[in-house]
Amino acid sequence: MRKPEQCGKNNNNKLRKGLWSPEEDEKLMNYIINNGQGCWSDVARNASLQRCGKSCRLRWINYLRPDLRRGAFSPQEEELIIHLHSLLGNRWSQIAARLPGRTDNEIKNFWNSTIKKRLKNTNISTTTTSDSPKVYNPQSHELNKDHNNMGGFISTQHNQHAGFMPIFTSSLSSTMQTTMINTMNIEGLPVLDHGLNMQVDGGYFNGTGQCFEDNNKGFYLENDGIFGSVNNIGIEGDMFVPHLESVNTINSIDHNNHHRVENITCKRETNNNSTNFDDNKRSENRVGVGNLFQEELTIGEWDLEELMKDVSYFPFLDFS
DNA sequence: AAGAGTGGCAACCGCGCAAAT
DNA sequence: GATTTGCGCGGTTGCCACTCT
Repeated sequence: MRKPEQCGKNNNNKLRKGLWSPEEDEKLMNYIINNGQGCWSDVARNASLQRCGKSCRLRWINYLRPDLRRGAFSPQEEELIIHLHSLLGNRWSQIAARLPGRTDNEIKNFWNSTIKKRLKNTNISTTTTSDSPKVYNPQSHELNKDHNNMGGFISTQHNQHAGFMPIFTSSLSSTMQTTMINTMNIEGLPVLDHGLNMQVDGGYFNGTGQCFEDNNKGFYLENDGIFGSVNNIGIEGDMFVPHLESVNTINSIDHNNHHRVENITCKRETNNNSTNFDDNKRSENRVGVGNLFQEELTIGEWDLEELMKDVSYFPFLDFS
């Protein structure tokens, strides 16, 4: 077994600990901007920082990263966190992956300091155990045990085909609909399919990307800012959820907040079905994940809790 | 005004995992 | 195959600012 990195316990105790000074921040920032991240222990050494690599990494990820979103959590983000936590438990990094600009540490702190207490005070029960993920029902604010209503989603005849996500009933607020839309769009879960052009007031780019084709311009991530509007998501059937890794391929942002996606690759890890997202392959993405949608499933058969038991359907969810 | 209590947040710690050697 | 290295994660700690008494 390796020895854990001993921050501050080696190098004759020369390594600094504790709060970062503005000078240290500047050094680290300048170094990474000029040289990229690379190996963190090299970063610490080459940037002339008396810090361990681990500390540098943490500082960068939680504070210096330019794509970080500062400020208080919005109510929508809070809803999303609560819902994701009900699904994922204390997997803060996975939750953070669905909240662009937020760090796992930030979400964890927010949960422990604010949400936990609020839920306790309002007597809302959520699961915190990762080994038994349950469904959070926003309508009742209770864990949903009804297998037939998809954990707050009401199924309709309209979507009883493979690959369909249930349509929301009007009883849900648009905010909640938005939240639910996006939390359901986490990678590997079924996404909207043919004939379901959605228009929601107050969309949210969930970090996994809602990609659509803009004629010959290629594929874009629609992101009008957090909880901006997402209109007419995609051409029929073109909505898909790329692997989270793909999000990292976004390498430029234009002034319309349309994020160009370069060389997006959709990986289907569970079945080794690595899929380049081109016209020839798009039908595969529509088909679904693994074998889940290769058969005609009715909504009644699409039992979320049941699906959760089989992690093979959810390549991004690790309930082991 | 001052001390105690509390909350929020940044950072550290220890562990597990995967890749490299 | 064993060991080393580096990274990432979740849990925890400690500092600081604010509020309360």
